[in-house]
Amino acid sequence: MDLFLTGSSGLPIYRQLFDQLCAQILDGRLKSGDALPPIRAVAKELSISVIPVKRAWEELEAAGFIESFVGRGCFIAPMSAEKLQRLKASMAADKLSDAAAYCRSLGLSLAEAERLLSDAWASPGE
Amino acid sequence: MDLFLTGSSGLPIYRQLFDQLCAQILDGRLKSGDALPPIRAVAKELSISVIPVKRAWEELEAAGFIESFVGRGCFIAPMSAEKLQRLKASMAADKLSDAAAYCRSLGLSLAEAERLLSDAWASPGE
Amino acid sequence: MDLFLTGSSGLPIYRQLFDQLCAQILDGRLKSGDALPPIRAVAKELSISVIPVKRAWEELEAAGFIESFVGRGCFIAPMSAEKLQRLKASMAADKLSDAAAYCRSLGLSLAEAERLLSDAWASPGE
Amino acid sequence: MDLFLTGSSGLPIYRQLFDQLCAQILDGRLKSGDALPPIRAVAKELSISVIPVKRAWEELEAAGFIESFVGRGCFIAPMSAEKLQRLKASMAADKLSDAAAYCRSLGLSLAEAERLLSDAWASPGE
DNA sequence: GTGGTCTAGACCACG
DNA sequence: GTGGTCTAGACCACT
Repeated sequence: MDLFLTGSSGLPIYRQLFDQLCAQILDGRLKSGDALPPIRAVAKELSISVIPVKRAWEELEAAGFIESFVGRGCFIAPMSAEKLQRLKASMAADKLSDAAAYCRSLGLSLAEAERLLSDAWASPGE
Repeated sequence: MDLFLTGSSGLPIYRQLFDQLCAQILDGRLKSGDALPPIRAVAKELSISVIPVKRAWEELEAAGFIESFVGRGCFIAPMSAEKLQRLKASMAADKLSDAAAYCRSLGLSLAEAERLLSDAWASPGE
Repeated sequence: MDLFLTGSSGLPIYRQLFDQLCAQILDGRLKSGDALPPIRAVAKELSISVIPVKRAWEELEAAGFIESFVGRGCFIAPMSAEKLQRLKASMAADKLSDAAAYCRSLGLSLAEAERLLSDAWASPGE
Repeated sequence: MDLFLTGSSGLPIYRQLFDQLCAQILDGRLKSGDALPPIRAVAKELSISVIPVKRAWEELEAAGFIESFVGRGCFIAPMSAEKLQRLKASMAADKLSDAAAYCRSLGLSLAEAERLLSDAWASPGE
């Protein structure tokens, strides 16, 4: 459970946790069936209240990433490799679709957008 | 003045107004020298208080998109075609850069991202 | 805001509130654009904490029934009469679909299920 | 013993087991006199503790669906075909009665509800 | 004033 | 032990 919090992002705690768990599931660090640590343990480890942890877990469950069982704990949801792949593609597609819509609304052409994308790819973090 | 508010974005009202005005200036619906409606009229039309409208106008002025003259109203700031073009490209680049970073973090290749982008371009609003 | 709580149903408070608001929107007692009372006022009126009220409102927003604006309040979401009608039909269809699946799994015929349905219709609360 | 657990229903484990056994008895997959697997085997297969399995078995016995004999195991209780039929009808009637009440509260007519029911019957799992 | 987030506790049913 | 719900406060940005 590699989790950390930063105050500089401006994102609420529960969102940071959601994003990190989400990333760890999508990139395979967490696999189907893996047990998550109890929310109280996570809260204690991060020195925060259980509320933001619980909220992050809730949203992960609503998104189909995890399953929770009262009295038993929370587990990474069963997911086939193809479904995982499809999920990754669809989340990336969502992001790119937003950006595409914005670029179109600005009157850019697809070619221009593609050039900007490959530029951004070449120089990340710029 | 095509303006609307939505609760689903989670963005504060002043930000939604800022974004929409910004987009209308960048895509040419609003041109240099065009007059903006009085903030009270906008507030009335949207059934909100003048506070968020005023704040949006202030931030647009701080960003150099509009100019305000006490007693005369607010106007789209003069901007050369090249500057407008550069602004558009830089804002589009920001969006695409975000999306690119996300896709990279998911392990996608540039080619895959470009395919998703052109797919999104072909079927907008999907 | 005709809301009440009962301990005898076994349902959590937030669920009772959700169901009641939902019903009032679907049957027209609450109309598009209507403002909801502040969550703190509802909590006070019902002598409960704001937590369950907020949760009910959150789920109503997630379901598309209401929209919330920070600093401004919550409002019944804009919804055309047809959309409302479609929503009602789809919620009823969900319930009936569950029941249908259950009856099928028990080996009942459609005719038998329809007879049971009309029996239940004739003698409600039995 | 086709048993599975899901976190998405929100139902406690013992309830899910109870419901599934119940359904298998009512639809004939399990017949009077059939032996149930030992609770420890079920617990192991599902990777859970024996506690919820034991509780499910207890409630099935209390409901008259199974009989347990210390040292010999548990068996589906003898039940006449008519009694089974009556049970099925009454459980189906309960489900349909719930759905009927909900549809009525939404202002639907019986005819509309019957149409939705037959639609759901025609396209299950949709 | 509003809703959004969070703290620091509590009690409950479930395992 | 676990997660689910709730209380009674708090601070924040926004209106």
